[in-house]
Amino acid sequence: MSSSVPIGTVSRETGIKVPTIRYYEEVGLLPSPARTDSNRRSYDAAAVQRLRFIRHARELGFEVEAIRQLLTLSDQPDRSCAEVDGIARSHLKEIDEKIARLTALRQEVQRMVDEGAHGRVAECRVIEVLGDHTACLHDAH
Amino acid sequence: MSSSVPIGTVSRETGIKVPTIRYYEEVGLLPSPARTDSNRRSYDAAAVQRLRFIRHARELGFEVEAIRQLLTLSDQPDRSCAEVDGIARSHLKEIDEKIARLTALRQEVQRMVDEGAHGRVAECRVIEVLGDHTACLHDAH
DNA sequence: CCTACATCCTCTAGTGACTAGAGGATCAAG
DNA sequence: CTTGATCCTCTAGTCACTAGAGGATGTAGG
Repeated sequence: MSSSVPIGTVSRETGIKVPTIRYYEEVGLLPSPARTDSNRRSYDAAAVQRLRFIRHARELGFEVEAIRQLLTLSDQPDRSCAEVDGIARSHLKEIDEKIARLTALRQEVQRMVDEGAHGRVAECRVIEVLGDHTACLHDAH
Repeated sequence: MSSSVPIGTVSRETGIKVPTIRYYEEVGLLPSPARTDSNRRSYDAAAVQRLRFIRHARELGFEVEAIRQLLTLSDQPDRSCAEVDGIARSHLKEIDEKIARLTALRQEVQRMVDEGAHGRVAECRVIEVLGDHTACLHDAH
């Protein structure tokens, strides 16, 4: 079966560069994989999926520490409720804020595309839309 | 009027550290502000708003080059339609993908909070939800 | 079996985007 | 007119990668 692939294949499948995969192992985001007789890393499907998760989470602006916590949720689903709940809730808040800001930005960029199609971009308010509209998300609560 | 504040005040108002503000100036995200007689930077309201935009955009995972482009949209609203439209559209796509992934992640983390409240977190699928569900967003044109 | 070339290994160093600190000038309060 | 906060520039450190040197191992063709 192919549930034991070398690092290059994993790199191609996930879009994460080889040295970066080794880096994630070094900093503890990815468990050290099994090694072949000749000391080469060999990954299973779970590792590939974990890497894909890490990549998307990074692209969404979560920092490594936040990803570590989200992965902890996943690694220990039978963990004490309070702890998991706390971590999950705080990230839920972070995620909601990100979605709200992105939605605001999306709307404004969409407006520009629409107006641009009609011949002229009257005014651009991308700055305003993230600049203060969403600032209240921080203070509100 | 207060439309001329020093860097420390701007830092407090935006939550961006003083050296970072100077860094943004250095790399051209923020125009060099006016200086006082004693060579100190003095910022107007527009600069503060621009910095807030930069901060939020960074938190959302946009890299400096993307932010530079979005700021360009804002700086030159009467620019040639095609160019603005192209930049805007490509970012619209990027934004939509981010929103889709965040929404998927949000749903899963919410589920964990809900189940956690009921006493047990059966399984955690945060990895799966970003790991491949959204992978098709990449390929699906 | 042997060459050739890709892929792997470790290790060191470089990049992008900050962030902290040294050393010194300037301002505002008492 | 001193004291403490804030500013200046400049250099160096951090985080999260990313590239490259130098060498071992694997796979395919002759």
